Amino acid sequence: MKIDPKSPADLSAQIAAAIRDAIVEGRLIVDQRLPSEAELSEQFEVSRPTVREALKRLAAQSLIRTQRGATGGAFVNRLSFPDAYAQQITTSTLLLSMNAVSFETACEARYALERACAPLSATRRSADHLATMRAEIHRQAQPGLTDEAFCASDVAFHRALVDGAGNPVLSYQLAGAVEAMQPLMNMITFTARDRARIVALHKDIADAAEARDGTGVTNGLSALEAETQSLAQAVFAARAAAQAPRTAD
Amino acid sequence: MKIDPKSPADLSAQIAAAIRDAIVEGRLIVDQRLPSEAELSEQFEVSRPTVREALKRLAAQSLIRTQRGATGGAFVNRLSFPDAYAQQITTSTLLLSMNAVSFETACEARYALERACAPLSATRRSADHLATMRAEIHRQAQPGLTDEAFCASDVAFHRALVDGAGNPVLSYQLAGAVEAMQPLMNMITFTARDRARIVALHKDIADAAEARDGTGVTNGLSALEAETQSLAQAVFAARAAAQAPRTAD
DNA sequence: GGACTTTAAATGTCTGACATTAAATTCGCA
DNA sequence: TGCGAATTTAATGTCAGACATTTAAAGTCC
Repeated sequence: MKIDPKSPADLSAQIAAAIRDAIVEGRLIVDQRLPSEAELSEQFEVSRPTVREALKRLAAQSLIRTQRGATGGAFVNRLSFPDAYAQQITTSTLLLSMNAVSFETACEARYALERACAPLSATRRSADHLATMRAEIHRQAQPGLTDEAFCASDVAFHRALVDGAGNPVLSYQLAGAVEAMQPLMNMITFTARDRARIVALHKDIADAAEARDGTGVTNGLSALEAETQSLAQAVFAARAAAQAPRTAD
Repeated sequence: MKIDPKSPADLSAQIAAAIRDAIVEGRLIVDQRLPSEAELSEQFEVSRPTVREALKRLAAQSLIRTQRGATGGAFVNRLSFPDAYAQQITTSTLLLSMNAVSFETACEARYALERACAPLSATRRSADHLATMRAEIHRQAQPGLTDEAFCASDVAFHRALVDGAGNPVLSYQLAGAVEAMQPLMNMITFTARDRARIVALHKDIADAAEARDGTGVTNGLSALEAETQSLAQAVFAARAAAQAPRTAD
């Protein structure tokens, strides 16, 4: 592992990249201990703070973990599914909020991906997954629920549907799509009538899942997508009209 | 923004979390300049190296960028789609390589997600996307191609299919699924006969895309998944037999 | 032999300094 | 007055050395 001291990039970035490559390429394996900071600073011919900055970069990506004490040090971390979920959600949320992605585009992507899980979930979902879906539908029908709580319950419903597919890789991929939509969904204010329609569609999906009817779940998701899109359009149109009422003169 | 000096967590991790929250919650907006390292170290009552470690953590996630010079400093970074792609691919690759995810599970997830793009891509794909797919099919049919090059071309083919959907959020989500599979695919050695079958299936998919036949693309992907799964099973079975021939005694 | 103490090795943090970069300012000159 | 070159300045990048803290292992005493 070598670095180029004349490169324009930060030394810490170069060192982090060198170690990251070693991990990705399998030269450093899970739970293996890296050399101590002092040894790394000798090896790369840089100071200890520079090495530390490099290690913090890797720690931020959950690639390593550090442990203090006599037998401590930096260890190659097994990237767990929950860690990966969290990164996925953060990245997706920022991507949507920072790039002026239209609600339409995000919504389309989200439902397209979720439909990918529908046939698998209908076949494999456990009684537990179905019970979670039913419980969330029940919660969503309660009158006093805040918009935020309604959206959170919506996310939980869809999570159960996705997890029902029994494929952790799929669940990981969908985490970003489903959870990152929540801030966008929160922007829509749900009236009682809107909620009732959504709950009814959720019930259709749960019924199809109970009957192990993959096509039914897929169609239910499509209907929900259409409902969500038209709802969002109505809200955005109303907002535009309220903000610029003079254009009608 | 405050931190707790008595918390067991690293100060740099706490500071990074505080700033990250400010960005995610919109209190710091894109291209806004953060206080200088000296000011941050005063504000959080820590030393400059500690602040720097926190900033490097954020830089590793592409949340900030730094600029040297008189008007330099740390700026909130707009997370670009290419940045997000790269993170997605790294995370997905590590997740698969470190968690003993079976080929079957990864393959199922990948094709399920890709089928989600099929109808959209069939409808919206440009002539360019189709041309890329045709070009890659042509490349894949050439005899002298190494396994690595064949797999890379395979990835390029599927990328074109996914990008054809014209939804950047979908492309971003699929980046991990498609690209992270490549190392796993590379583990399979393709014989001439295997390649011919795969190329034929690719051609079916391209034909369906040309005819704007979404169902055809979907079915083509399902056929390709079945082919890939049976191919992998054969390879793994052969390997197991070669490694443990005594078990037949 | 078990409980306690000591030791050592590692990360976590701080101080202060210097190097480097790049924009803003100043100065000199036409 | 206007413009280009030199200077200043403010920021990050890097370094050296020190001390604090944590943790496990080695050693010691009863």
